[in-house]
Amino acid sequence: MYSIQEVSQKTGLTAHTLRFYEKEGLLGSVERSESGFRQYTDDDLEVLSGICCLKNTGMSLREIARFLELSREGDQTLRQRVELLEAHRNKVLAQMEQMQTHLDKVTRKLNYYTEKLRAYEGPERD
Amino acid sequence: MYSIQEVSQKTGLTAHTLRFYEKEGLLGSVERSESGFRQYTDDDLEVLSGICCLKNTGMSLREIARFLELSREGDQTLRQRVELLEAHRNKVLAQMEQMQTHLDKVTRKLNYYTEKLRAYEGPERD
DNA sequence: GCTTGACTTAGAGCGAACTTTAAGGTTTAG
DNA sequence: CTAAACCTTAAAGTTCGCTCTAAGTCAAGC
Repeated sequence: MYSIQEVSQKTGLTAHTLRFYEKEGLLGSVERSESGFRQYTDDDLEVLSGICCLKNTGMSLREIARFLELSREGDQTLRQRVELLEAHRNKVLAQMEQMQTHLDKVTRKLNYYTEKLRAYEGPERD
Repeated sequence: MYSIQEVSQKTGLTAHTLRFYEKEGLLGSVERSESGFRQYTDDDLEVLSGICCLKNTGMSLREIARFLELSREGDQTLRQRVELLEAHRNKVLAQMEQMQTHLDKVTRKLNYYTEKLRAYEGPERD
């Protein structure tokens, strides 16, 4: 059982963010102490790690919430989850390809400017 | 000379967005007809294409505005612009590497689920 | 027992990048 | 001449993902 501060340190998310995620339905219900303090379990930590993993690849909190909702429904949603993950993965792959294309453009732009800079600064060396 | 609608079609940006970009200082000042309508030049289109290029690699509008401001100042800012673009390019490259790492995690997650799905659905085939 | 600091809530605020609205002027086809 | 389509502005609204505030409760050290 971990306090919100401990979980904050373990996950790198602020306590504010952890409460926010819970409010948004990403964590189901977190256990509470007698006095109402949140008590995170190792399972919660696992889920949080999954959240970060999906978030880091650009999945929206809404989609993550949907995915975790399905997880809580048990094994009969496995197929849906696999499909969701596959769709997400393909989206990310496509995005990365796009990104590469755009980056190539930036690189060409950069080369153009570098050349122009040489032409501009070069004469001073004479 | 192009109307805002024509430019919207050519760039894929809405007329609203084009006005918004101008207001945010991304386009300097666009020429106007007698009656006050915007008249975009081919130069403007070039600049817009550059904006999209930078935006597509995740540069913020603020940074793009800064870059274009430097462009308008002429050749003495070439070095600064090259440095800006290089910094941006490195940031994007780092991001893409990060993305790949995170995506690998998603892929492993997906494989795990696919396996679990096979185990869950498999028995039904017997 | 009291202070300090961590916890609780609901709700307001923020920055980015638009997007929409309101209220009006212009152009053009019939 | 008028209606429809397109233009203008300033400013308010939206979505996302937090982030912060206020006002109060609880726990631990001295």
